[in-house]
Amino acid sequence: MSTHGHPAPADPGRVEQILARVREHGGRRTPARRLLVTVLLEHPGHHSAEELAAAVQARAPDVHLSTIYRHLDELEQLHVIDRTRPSHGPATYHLAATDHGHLICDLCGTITEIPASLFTHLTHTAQASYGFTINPHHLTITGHCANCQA
Amino acid sequence: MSTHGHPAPADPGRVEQILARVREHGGRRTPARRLLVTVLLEHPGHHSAEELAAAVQARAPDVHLSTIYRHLDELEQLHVIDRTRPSHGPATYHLAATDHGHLICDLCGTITEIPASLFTHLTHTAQASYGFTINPHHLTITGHCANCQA
DNA sequence: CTCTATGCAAATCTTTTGCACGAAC
DNA sequence: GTTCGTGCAAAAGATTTGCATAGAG
Repeated sequence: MSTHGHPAPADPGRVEQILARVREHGGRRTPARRLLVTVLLEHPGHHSAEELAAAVQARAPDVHLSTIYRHLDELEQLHVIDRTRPSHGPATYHLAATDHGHLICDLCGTITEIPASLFTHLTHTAQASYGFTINPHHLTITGHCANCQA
Repeated sequence: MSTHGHPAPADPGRVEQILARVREHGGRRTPARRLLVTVLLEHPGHHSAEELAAAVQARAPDVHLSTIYRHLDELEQLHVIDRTRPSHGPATYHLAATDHGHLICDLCGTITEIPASLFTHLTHTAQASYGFTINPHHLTITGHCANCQA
């Protein structure tokens, strides 16, 4: 159900940069926050709150799932991460790095990222015709992926 | 949170047509099914299972919410209705009449429908570049609506 | 010292499921 | 008569919240 299961090194500078952004909005630098951000950087894919909690708990077993939820909400508000809701199962979260959309397979749940360039026309038209500003970090489209064409 | 709160007359012919489709797939013509389909035709907008249940129960108080969920699943499988999951709150359902996408406002929850023509390019590219078949009945895009640009 | 963060437990909200009885075919 | 539909209750899954205490600034 999740993409990119394998860890990648987390740039410590970027971790602190994100924590600074949290700091500006009244949040403190706590171990739990730092660990969650680190885990998000290490696992670039789409992961549920529970999966992220497990990764955090591998290093700090006492961090509670509710703390993870609180920080995920916070990071979403700051546009550090995006939340995606598949048609079945829990919401998934991932870093809002570059502008992109999501293709979610209704059958196997796989999430494929597509570049922003594919939907610039749509973005402009929505603005022009409906006054609607598309959130480029949160474009989600469902259907059937290549593997599941059966 | 819902669109189109006001009833419209439900074409009895269309109700029976949909029930016939259910019949073909092994489903029986029951009062609960007929009422739910009628309510869906009368309320063209996007509504939660609970809202639909309330509308059905206004005429048949004994119809249980779990029955509504069962029939909504069934109607979704038959592509009679679509299900949309806002980032917060319950799923909403609506008739899958014409091909269209959805613009969901992250701030006020309003759902605006947009014609399929706006995303044909996207549909083709997803197919060509990723082998991904977009479900044209289920295209959902989030952002900020005209009213909430503040 | 003051205010935020956290763990924990419990509540909440949404949706699903098991079962026994009633209804459709 | 056989199979499907339904109400009810209960479970399950995901997320949120209240509260007392520990920790950051």
